[in-house]
Amino acid sequence: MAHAVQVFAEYLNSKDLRLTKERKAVLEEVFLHSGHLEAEELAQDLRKKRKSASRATIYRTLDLLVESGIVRKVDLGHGHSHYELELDHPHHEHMIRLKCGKVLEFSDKAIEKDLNRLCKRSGFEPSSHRFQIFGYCDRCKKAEKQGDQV
Amino acid sequence: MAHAVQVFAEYLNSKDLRLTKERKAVLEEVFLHSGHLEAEELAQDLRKKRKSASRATIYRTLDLLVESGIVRKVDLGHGHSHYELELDHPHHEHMIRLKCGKVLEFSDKAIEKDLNRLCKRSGFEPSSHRFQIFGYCDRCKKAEKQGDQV
DNA sequence: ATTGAGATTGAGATTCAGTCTCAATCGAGG
DNA sequence: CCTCGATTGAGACTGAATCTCAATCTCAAT
Repeated sequence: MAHAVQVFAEYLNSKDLRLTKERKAVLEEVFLHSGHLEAEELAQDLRKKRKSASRATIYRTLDLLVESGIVRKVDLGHGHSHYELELDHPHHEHMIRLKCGKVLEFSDKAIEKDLNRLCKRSGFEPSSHRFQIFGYCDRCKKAEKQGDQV
Repeated sequence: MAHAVQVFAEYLNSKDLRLTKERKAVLEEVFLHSGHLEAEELAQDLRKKRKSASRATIYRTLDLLVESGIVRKVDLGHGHSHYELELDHPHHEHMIRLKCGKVLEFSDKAIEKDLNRLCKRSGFEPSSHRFQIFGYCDRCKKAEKQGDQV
């Protein structure tokens, strides 16, 4: 966290921008959510703490956090963006549970290799990729059979 | 095409729905676009041919086409949906060129295997997945260097 | 302390894709 | 030709995200 604040401060500085209390509050809030969070969630939680920032500021700050490499914008197939920490949290893929909504992270050397092989073969220079698997975990499967909610 | 019309007619029939001229027009238009198309494009092209259908009808029909297995809804990272033919067009992944916008399709046995292995290992039952690689093709890379448009 | 340039903010308007509503219309079967 | 459910389209609506712009803040130079 302290590290992230410093990284952010430096990034802002390099762009002649300021580390305002709103920006700091957004960064802190991102840290409190361990997993993947949505802008709207963040707004609500800030509001609860009377540290609210406007929607515009939240989106603007999230963009800055992405640019500075602290936060990653991810698509979990919900039609809007989620954000997750990027610092000390290397690239990975997502398994998305369709019933309970939980998201599992994974990464796999074999897949990375396949990817590079494929790109080389077709003369394509990859700059980023995403791999998402949608499905059901054991518990969800059971619940599914019983028609339960999880 | 003839095949698709029949598949669609049968699907509609099974649901006590009708193959109206609007629905037929949408299906035909999907066939004319060989690649990936957006709802808005489709609307425009229909309008040009004086075969227009309202936005509501277009979206409703695309949903029906997806349900009947004729069309697949795909996410190419543009923040809105694209559609592609599914009939006689097996599952594949997408390489998306960030400069010229073209989309390359590929599929790979090794990746499928990795996926199954990973899912098995974590007790996850996959129902669908998507794998997207964003990057630059050879031509785009060159143009990039020269600061040209492609 | 004062000032001014530029950064920052927030309220609200706007955009954009997609969905919903509902009254008018269509069409197949009796 | 009537009826009833399916269908359509205009336009209202939604939700995420962006934009606008006037008011405010901050820092550095006076």
